Amino acid sequence: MTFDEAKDKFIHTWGTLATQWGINRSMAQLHALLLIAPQPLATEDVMEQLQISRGNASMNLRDLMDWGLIYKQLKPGERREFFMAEKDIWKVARQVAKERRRREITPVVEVLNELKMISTDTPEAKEFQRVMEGLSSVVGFADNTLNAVIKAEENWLMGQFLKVFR
Amino acid sequence: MTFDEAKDKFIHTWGTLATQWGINRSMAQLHALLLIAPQPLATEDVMEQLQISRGNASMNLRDLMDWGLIYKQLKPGERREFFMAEKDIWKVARQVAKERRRREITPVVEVLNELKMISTDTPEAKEFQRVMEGLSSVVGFADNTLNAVIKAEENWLMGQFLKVFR
DNA sequence: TTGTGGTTTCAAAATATTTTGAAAGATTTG
DNA sequence: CAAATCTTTCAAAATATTTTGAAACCACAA
Repeated sequence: MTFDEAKDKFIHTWGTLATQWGINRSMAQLHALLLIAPQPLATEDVMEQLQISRGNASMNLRDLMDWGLIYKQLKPGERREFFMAEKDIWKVARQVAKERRRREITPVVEVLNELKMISTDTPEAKEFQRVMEGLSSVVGFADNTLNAVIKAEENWLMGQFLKVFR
Repeated sequence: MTFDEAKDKFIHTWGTLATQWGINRSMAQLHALLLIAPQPLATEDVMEQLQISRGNASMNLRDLMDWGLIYKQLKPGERREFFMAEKDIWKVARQVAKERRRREITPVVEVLNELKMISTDTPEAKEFQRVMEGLSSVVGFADNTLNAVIKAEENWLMGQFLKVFR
């Protein structure tokens, strides 16, 4: 496989995976492209390489910045803006974990806590409460796992631990 | 909050969360409904309660069975099929972990391994390989975590461990 | 101030996904 | 076997999401 083939395959694969995770293809491909770019790229570059429109590029670059996954870079003497991805992949993972926790886990925890407190006078209500409690524990686990990623500066301890379960 | 309000809120919340995870709303709501139903439900019941069409119900019930999250139940003397959800939430979590691992992680691991082996004669290629290696380790972590969930019959050990990171 | 080179916005178009519902397919019963 | 009852399928309709591209905007230089 040539380097260009590998590059295409990576960008494509990353885009496909992302859609299964509720992230749109352009954003994922943009991220993939910047991840493997040795130099910061200008908007024109990414439009060119991914064959997407200016608006699309602009919006998704902004979203990626909101996620803390890429940065703007200004080159002295250059008017245009350049973009570079955060290359420390564990930092990327922490960032994603942090955002997903904030956007998805936290609100659900709140709703579950609210719903757990319903009175249990009928069989339906009793069942309902049981399910809510079970879900709380699973969501709590997910929350802890994300926190582990977020907090872990070094990951060897976690690595060691997880071997236990293999 | 009355029980009915709580029920609606749960079904609605679950549906919203699911879409962020690439699962469609009907499927999520069906699952939510069956999770909190004390008795198995017939197709008509779910159509009625969620206000969805027969075809929609049929397809998504089938998908939920493929995921191993619900079961068909035959009642003696009844011609129709009834559906009940797996109520052991940790079993549900294990099932979801298993499926997502199979459908998402495993293929990516394979692609990454393939892409890691590219020759590193240019700076671009060198950078590319670095990124692939980093991603491999992150994806490997995700894989291990899912495995931990899949393998863990009891979760106290994991619970204890994860406290370390709090 | 105006012109130039860039970025952002957003309504409309394109595309993708989900849902519907009617027809075809099963399976049980008389 | 035919009728009754229920399930599945799938093309078309509805809906939701993504992408486009032209206009508005912005910052700087002349």
